[in-house]
Amino acid sequence: MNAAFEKIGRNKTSPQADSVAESLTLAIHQHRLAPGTKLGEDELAEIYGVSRTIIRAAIQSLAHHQLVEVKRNRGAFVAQPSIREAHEVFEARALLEPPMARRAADRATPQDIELLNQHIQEEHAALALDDAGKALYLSGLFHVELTRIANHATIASFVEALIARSSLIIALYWRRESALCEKHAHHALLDALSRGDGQAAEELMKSHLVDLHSALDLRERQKPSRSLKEALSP
Amino acid sequence: MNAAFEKIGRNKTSPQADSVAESLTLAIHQHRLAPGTKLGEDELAEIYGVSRTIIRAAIQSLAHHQLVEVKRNRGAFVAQPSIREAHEVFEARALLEPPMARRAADRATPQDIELLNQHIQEEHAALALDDAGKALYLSGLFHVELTRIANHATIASFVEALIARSSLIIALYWRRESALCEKHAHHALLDALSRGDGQAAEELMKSHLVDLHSALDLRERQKPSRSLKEALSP
DNA sequence: GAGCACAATATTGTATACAATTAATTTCAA
DNA sequence: TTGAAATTAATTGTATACAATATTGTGCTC
Repeated sequence: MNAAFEKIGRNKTSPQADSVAESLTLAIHQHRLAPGTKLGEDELAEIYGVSRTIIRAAIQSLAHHQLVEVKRNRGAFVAQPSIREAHEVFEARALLEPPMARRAADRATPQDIELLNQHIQEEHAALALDDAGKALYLSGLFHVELTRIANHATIASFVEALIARSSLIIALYWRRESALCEKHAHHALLDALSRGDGQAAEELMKSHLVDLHSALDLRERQKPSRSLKEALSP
Repeated sequence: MNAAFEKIGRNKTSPQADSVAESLTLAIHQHRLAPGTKLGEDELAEIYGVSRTIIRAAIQSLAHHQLVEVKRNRGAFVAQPSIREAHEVFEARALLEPPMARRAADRATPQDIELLNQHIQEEHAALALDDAGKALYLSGLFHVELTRIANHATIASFVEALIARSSLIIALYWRRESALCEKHAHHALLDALSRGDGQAAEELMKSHLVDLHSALDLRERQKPSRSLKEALSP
């Protein structure tokens, strides 16, 4: 079930590299790897018990998804999406996901509905345990699964990449005050899907994404993870 | 000017690997590398005068863009998008490019207009010389430049990947009969952009993409590149 | 003691050697 | 001659060794 992410869009060149990339992606999703964290090659090689060759392949994969930023001769760091990028990601999602929700509503089988229902249950359980990281991860997974039901691999891989980046954006810009908007959105979407109401699903997804976007604090400010020069000079 | 492609979305880990990837991408765009062509690592390493390490990095990059397909322990091959994938690519473009055209119309500077104009000139020149490969390449470049003007890096990288795949799709499924629809589409788009008419640009792009999509022969059939077993057994 | 140059260290970039897997060829038997 | 099995060849997958670069630490000079 953990392998749900990254099945789409990962090119299975090397099972080992894929495994490492998946593990790192999961860690980023669950906010265990904070934005800006350095990912040293030797360190990772030791942790995963593979050579740097494998690590480099995995990092290149993550870099392509823009989950890490590779600086030449400096190393790889967990990405820190800018405010600009945050807007872009949610604008892109607003273009892609609503049509996918409509398609999903047209195609969803009872098994699909059941799968999504389980996801919502787990999400609520995680929220009840105050495990915000896991809840957020599952919340993203809901969107990924929904896109998968839409059965459009090309757009699905885009959406998956966007949701992964969203996880980083949320880590940086989420404001805790607005945690309640999530409460019913996914449930309403699932309801529309089970009714096969594509129009409703599309509209619900659209407003859901607007809610998410506006639940971010994207005002310009000095981010704490900025360069030390900027942070300490004045 | 050849480097126009792949500046977006390529993660500059290694200049050499980037250079190789760019060269291969260009070759695919210009239909010098046909779908299905095997890309042997040693062969490429010799051609470019670098080690297989570099080649593998470049191939992984292309694989991520789905320009090549990597088969485990078999090697990399120039991708052969299926009919299904062809539909998906143009559906995705239909979702992303019209809004980008609108944005571009709102933001285009006189310099941008001039740049696009030059592209159209080159495209016409290539057509006049019957260099269909180059014309198609420049045609794709027009879309890339337009998206770049829209100043939305996230969607631009998606569009760029889609256009690259479109080049393969056109190589496989283009029907020569319908070559004229291209004639005025880009010019009309440029006109809308120069007027700053976002609404018109969006509509023009929408219908242009529909035209392109319908200029493909996407009927199911036995492709000649199928396995011999399938082709000759019945 | 402050500032700069130089050296030492650590980390990434690249090439190559070796292992593993797959495809092709040959050989042998029916 | 056909078929299959085994061996050989070729290609990819992985690890490691070496080279290049950036950072850090040290010592010298002013």
